[in-house]
Formats: sequence, structure tokens, C-alpha cells
Amino acid sequence: MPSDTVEKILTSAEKQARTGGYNGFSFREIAKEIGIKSASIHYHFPTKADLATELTKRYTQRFEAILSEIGNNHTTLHSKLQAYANLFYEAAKEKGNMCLCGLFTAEIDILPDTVSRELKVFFQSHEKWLTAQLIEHKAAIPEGQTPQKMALQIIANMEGAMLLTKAFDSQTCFNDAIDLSAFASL
Amino acid sequence: MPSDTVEKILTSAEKQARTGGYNGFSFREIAKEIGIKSASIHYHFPTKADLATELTKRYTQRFEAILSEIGNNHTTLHSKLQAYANLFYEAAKEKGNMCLCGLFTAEIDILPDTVSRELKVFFQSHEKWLTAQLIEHKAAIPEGQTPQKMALQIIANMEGAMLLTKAFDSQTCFNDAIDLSAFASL
DNA sequence: GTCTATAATTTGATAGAC
DNA sequence: GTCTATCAAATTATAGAC
Repeated sequence: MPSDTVEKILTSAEKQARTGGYNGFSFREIAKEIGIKSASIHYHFPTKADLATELTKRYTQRFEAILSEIGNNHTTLHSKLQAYANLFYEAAKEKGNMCLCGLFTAEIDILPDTVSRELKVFFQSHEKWLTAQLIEHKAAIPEGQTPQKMALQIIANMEGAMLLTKAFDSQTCFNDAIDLSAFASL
Repeated sequence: MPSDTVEKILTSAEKQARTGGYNGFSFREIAKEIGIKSASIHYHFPTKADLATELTKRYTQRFEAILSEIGNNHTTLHSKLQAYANLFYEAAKEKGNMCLCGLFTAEIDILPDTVSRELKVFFQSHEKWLTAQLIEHKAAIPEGQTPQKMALQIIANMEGAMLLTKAFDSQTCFNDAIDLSAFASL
């Protein structure tokens, strides 16, 4: 049962981390934003590694909950993948919002081990979900492809599209960079 | 005509920036690595913004030179795109090497304007080159697609694949996440 | 061009009062 | 749980000697 303060800390930290990465958020900046002192944050999260780890876990869990929901509320594969893409699109639309795990992964070599482990969980979770959907809906697997590879291609497409949205500072860019046409008939 | 020291500075800075982003490289760390004092770096690059801007320009120009080369030395579209993908693959293979412009773009909101402008140049340059290749080789443009959109999809695929390579810490992951099969016959 | 020395700021973190 | 006070370290940057 996370307290109100913990929730505020995580929300503020996530916003900053998704803008500037691991070195882009600080105890002092979070404290300033939510109106407490930085020492108080250390009471809830002893070290920055603790905070970043919790941040990543929370982000992953939020995605997993929605993936499960999409699995239940959509009937066709194409509709599921559109809903999946829309998750990233909604984040990209708001100015300054990169995928937390995408940004953290780009700088994974300088992150605490507890964070990098969670990053793998995030992407494995997505890979597993996408693979299961492709199999369930009997997607055609072209020569040289596997459901796992196709899942990775979809994830790469999402993360890359978010990046280009930021590069060109254009929301329409996200949809232009996404291609789900291979699943249009399922 | 860049001096030897300037070259060393840029090489060291790029390595660090591609690992930890804009806040992941510092004058002192660069100085330590190449055996000079941090004050000497300020002689060549007055501010960190100056250094980062030059870093990004140099990275972009290196890519542009190779893209031009690929255009001349390959005959088929598929071969050109494979060579293009191989550019990113070679970088991803070496541990700790994300695309400089990919990482910088993820944190574009905290970067100096002179850097973010150069990041747009990088991606526009790639988009332009890819679009030209698709048109030159008369690639089939499916319903709802344009050469520009397909170019963006290819770029997104590359950047996303580099990210997944880091996430899973697996070189084979890059090729799994890349799909150029739509151009196999050209 | 490179150095020493140093300023000004920010950072993660701790001790102890309340 | 939150505060004040403080520390040690790292950061970008500048002045001036050589």
C-alpha cells in the first residue's frame, strides 16, 4: 500500500527520468516539485538505485496490466496490435515523454544492476505477450521468421517510432514509422 | 584540419556519450582518459554544448560519407539496405555502443538547442537517403504507404534493434529484430 | 596549447532534532 | 515522516602563469 508521498515521488521521478534519463532526475528536483525536502525522499528510497529500481518495476507492471487487458478486450490480432501501438503513441504524444525503459536501456551500462535486471523483465514481458498473440491468432510466419523474431521486430518498431517522434518533434511521425500492415487480415 | 588532441577528445567523448548520454560524459573523465587536464579541453571546446554539438556533427558526417559509399558500391536495394543495417549492427556488436544520435534524441529535451538541431539533421539525412534508394530501385509501395513512411519505418527498426541488443545483451538479437524481407527481390 | 588553482553549483547521502 | 544542517564528491567553467 504505497503512501501518498511515495506515489508523488514516483510520479515526479518518472516524468524527469523519461526526459533526461538516469542522470536527468535528482532527489532535490523531485523534492522541489512535490514540496518536501530531499532528505525526506531518502526515508522512502534510501538510495537513488532503490528509487530507479522501483520506478522501473512500476512502469513494467503498469504495462503488463494493460497488456492483459488488451488481450481480453480485443478480438482480432490487428486490433490488439493497434491497441498496443497506441500505448506507446499516447506516451509519445505528450511532449517530452520517451519510454522510460527505452531511455534507461540506452544507458544501461551506467545503471545499477538492480535496474538493468528490471529492464530485461520489461522487454521479455513484451516479447512473451506479443509472441503469444501471434501464435494464438495463427499469424502467418514467413520463411526465415519465427513468432519470437516477429515480436522483437514489433517492439523495435515501437521504440524506434518513439525516438523519431522526438527527433522530428511531430506526432504524426509515430504512425508513419509504424507498420502493422502484415497483420491487417487477422 | 582537426589537431591530434581534438581528435582524441572527440573519440573519448563519443565513447562515453554513447554509453551514458549527455550527462554521461564529462571534461574531467575525458581529460583523464587521454592524459591531459580538463582545462585544456576548454581551450578546444569552450563549453560542453560546443563539444556535444561537434560530436553530433562529426557522427552525422561519418554516416553520410558511408551512405554515399553504399550508394555507389552496391547494385541492388536489398544489398544496400543490408549494408545500411550492418552499419548499426557493427556499432551494436561492440559492447556499450548505442547510436549516439539515438541516445541523444531520447534525452533531446534537456540538450542545448545547437545539439537538438543537429539531431534532426542526422535523421533527415537518413530519411532522405533511404527514400531516394527506394524510389531509385522502384520498390513496390503498398496501399497506404509512401517511400517516406517506409524510410521512417526502416530507421525506427534500426534504432529499436540497437536498443533491444542492449536490453537482452545479445548480438543475435539485432538481426532477429531487423526485417528487410519486403525488399528481398530488389 | 597546456598547466595550476580555484570558483560556483549540483549531486547523493547521513546525523540528529522534532 | 519530515525537517535542518551538513558533508564529500563531482560538475562546468574561468583566470592567469608558462
